[in-house]
Amino acid sequence: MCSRPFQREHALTKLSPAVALMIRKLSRHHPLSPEDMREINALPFVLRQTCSSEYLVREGQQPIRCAFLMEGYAYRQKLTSNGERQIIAINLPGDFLDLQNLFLTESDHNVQALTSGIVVEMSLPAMRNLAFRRPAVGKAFWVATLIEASINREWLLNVGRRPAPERLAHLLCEIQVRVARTDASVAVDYELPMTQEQIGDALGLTSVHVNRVLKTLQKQGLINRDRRRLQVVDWPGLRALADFNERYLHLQQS
Amino acid sequence: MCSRPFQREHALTKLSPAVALMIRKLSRHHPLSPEDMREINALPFVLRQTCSSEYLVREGQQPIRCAFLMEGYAYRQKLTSNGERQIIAINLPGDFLDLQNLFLTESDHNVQALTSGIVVEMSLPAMRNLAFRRPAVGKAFWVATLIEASINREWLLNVGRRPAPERLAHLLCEIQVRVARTDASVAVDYELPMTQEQIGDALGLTSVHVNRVLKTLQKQGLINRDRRRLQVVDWPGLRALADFNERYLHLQQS
DNA sequence: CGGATTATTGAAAAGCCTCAAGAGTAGTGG
DNA sequence: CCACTACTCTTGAGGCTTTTCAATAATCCG
Repeated sequence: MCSRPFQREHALTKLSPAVALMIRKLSRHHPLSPEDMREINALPFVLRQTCSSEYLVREGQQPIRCAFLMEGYAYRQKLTSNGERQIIAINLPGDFLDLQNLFLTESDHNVQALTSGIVVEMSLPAMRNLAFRRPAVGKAFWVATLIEASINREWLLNVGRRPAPERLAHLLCEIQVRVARTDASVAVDYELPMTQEQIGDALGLTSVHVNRVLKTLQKQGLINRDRRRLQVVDWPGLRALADFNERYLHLQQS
Repeated sequence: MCSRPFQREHALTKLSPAVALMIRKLSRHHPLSPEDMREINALPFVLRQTCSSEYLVREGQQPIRCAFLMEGYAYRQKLTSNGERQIIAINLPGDFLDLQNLFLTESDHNVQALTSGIVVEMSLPAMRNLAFRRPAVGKAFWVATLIEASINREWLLNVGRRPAPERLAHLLCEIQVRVARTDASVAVDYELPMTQEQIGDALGLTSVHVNRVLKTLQKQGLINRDRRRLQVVDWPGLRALADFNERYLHLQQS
């Protein structure tokens, strides 16, 4: 049921919430003119409901569609041949899921839905075209991929060089900041819809160790937990432990 | 002496080796027309000799120039606040060093010369401009950054999920393939101009452990070493150990 | 040649993992 | 609404990989 498109909208309709979110997001990356926005709105698209853990992009696939995440969370992921998984990135509503493939012929990683949600699917060739017909839109796309690449670099530093407690604290800081940015209602208390195994896969740790470290952070009075709900009790403390510096998020451009 | 430009060339000169390399590289990313090439050749640039370990880009800096690596190796790097270093990427001749900053206002990582070499420095605004005036060139730039991002994702998998011997073997495979691609004279025997500490920083390991694992790989008959010279003795074996699959290098586009 | 960096080796410790079992939680169908 | 099942979380014990510390040997460079 998840994979059936349930709504189709066209150019002349008034701005749908999906397009509104996309335009809001892109214009934070780069200023857009009314004409740019009109062209974005003119892109044919399909809204689709997604199930939790559904594959949205598969490694090796030839990219045809470009998905934009409207509701729910997703993550990028790669597997070793003996089945170990590394989560490469977390995507929030307002993120494009396929800009990595905009000019590559083959996808090099998987994208999976973390929760159920809604994606907007557009034609990749149409977006390629738009990226050069409307340079401002192209620059906004470009900025989006550059910011994701920057986050990737920080993750590599995190996984390669920080011990487990710092590493986990850093992930929690990043998600806190990024979630708060898309959803102003979030202050210090937010839902982290990841299992401890998924957290481990994002950090290069086992779920068992994540469990122990989470408990340690809680004992230190940095966070509180209730199921998947996470509350940052001591933001300066968590930040300091994590050695967190939001420069890499390029917030003024996102 | 390193940082003094030693040559300046202009539009109407015949193709310099620097521009020739750049055009060769870009046209593997995306086909270029003669007009595209003419415009690339018209970009004003400065050739500059670099010293080993010289900083080419600094985190926090506002990017102004865009450097293209013509000779020698470089690496991208980030530091934690207590001085631990993670090497994020290795750059070979033919790589652009600042495309990450093409549309961002602040650099989020450092780039350092690994060996002495030569960089071509161009104006970043001129390149931004060219990227949209000549779409084919823009696509080629874009592909270059996408491939670097893909390599980054593989590194995250490598560092997060593979044990030290596999991890080191994977790095050796990647460098072998990439070096052989820029320099056909390289078969199985190549110079790896990294100290064991730098290898460790690229892999999230200590130099001591890199030393021990290198010795193990040698004992297993996978590689041979003489100083910094590295010879792959058993390529299929090394590849198998590393779980190496070159898909992520997007070779047909690089 | 001399000084600095890099490589090598050993011993001990730390951090994280594996294995395993039990408790909690969520979703499903009767 | 309850019971059943499948996940997910939690905890302990023991082991393995990797690190730390330290000292010596080799190499590079001016």
